[in-house]
Amino acid sequence: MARTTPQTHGEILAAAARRFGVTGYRGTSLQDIAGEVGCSKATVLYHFANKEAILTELMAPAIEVLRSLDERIAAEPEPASAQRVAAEGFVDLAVRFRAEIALLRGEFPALMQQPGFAHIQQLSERLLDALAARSTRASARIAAFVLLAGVAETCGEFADVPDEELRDALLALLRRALEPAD
Amino acid sequence: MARTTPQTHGEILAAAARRFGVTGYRGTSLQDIAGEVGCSKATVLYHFANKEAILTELMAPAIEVLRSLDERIAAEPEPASAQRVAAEGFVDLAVRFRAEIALLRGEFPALMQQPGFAHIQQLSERLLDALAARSTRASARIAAFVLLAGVAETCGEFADVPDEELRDALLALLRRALEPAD
DNA sequence: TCAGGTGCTGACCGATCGGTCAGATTAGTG
DNA sequence: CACTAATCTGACCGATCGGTCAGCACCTGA
Repeated sequence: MARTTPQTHGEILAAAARRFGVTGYRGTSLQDIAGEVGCSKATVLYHFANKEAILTELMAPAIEVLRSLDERIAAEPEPASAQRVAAEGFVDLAVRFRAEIALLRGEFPALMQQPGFAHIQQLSERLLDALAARSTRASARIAAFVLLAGVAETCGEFADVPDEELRDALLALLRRALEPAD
Repeated sequence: MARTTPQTHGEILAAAARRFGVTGYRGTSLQDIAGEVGCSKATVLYHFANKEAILTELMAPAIEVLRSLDERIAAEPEPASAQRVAAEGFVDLAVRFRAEIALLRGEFPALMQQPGFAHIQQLSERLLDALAARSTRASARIAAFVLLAGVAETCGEFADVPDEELRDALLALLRRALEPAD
């Protein structure tokens, strides 16, 4: 029905984002997405090579920002300054892409083990290292992990809180919660 | 093979815990569990009504402790003392049952929407409220959410850190990270 | 007018899921 | 021995999954 024109690609992407946000990646079937768009499942797979390709395209901008943050962190010589850059950069990223992060809905660990997402695992580990001020103390790494996982899990909730207020709250939390460099 | 005797029930439970811990609840099939035990899938379903029943029995002790913590929190008249009881109780619970919590592997949100786990959602919300020192300020609730989700996500990792060290690190983090009562 | 490309679809595929069921095997009891 | 009840299993079920494919309708340009 209705001449859809080639904007279908974008419609599928938007519909997938909506569905992933509600039922998660694994919990959303291609049929679900097709139903939301109003096309057939075959049409979805005409525009995207497979299901993972939809998620990849959806997450691409956020991943690119994460990658550039990783570079900025690596360029910092001092643990203390790297920690600051990591905290500010991560909170900024989490707030800016909170919709995208939310749609992972806790499936982050499972997705990381999948090929094509393996390099993100490395980025996360380096981010963790920077947040722990490159310390090997267990307490420092534990605190960094709690905050990393917690912020990622949180930013999707509180959809009613404006970006700036959310960013300020998260940044204030990280500042008082992270252990300072040795 | 091998006369298994009625200890099979416990073996299935242990195997399920191991598998859930690796691939998560949804990512583990009854066939996987049966394979780990060395019995047939039908045997698993002879000992348990269905897949959810395995998870329920596995989580029962942790849920019972959470329920009793909820009562202790509710009995505290002051927000400040309720916050302290909530923080200490939650960290203690997270560390004691870290294996059980780990096997949820971020599927917590999805599981909560399932009947039979709905009441845990309420317990979590009341715990969040106490950690936020019953404040309605967005920053307080955001901090409480980050720490709640973060600790839950964290305690499964760091399996090599002893209970006491993990508990001390988490408690110290919560003490400096939570906003004090108004 | 017609050939060819684009967008799209219904029908279908093999795999896997949770779950059922009739029946085989075993252990205990009289 | 016979009988019963508990334990266990292979075969099977319907549903759903991601993905494939031949072909239909439409548009465009030669």
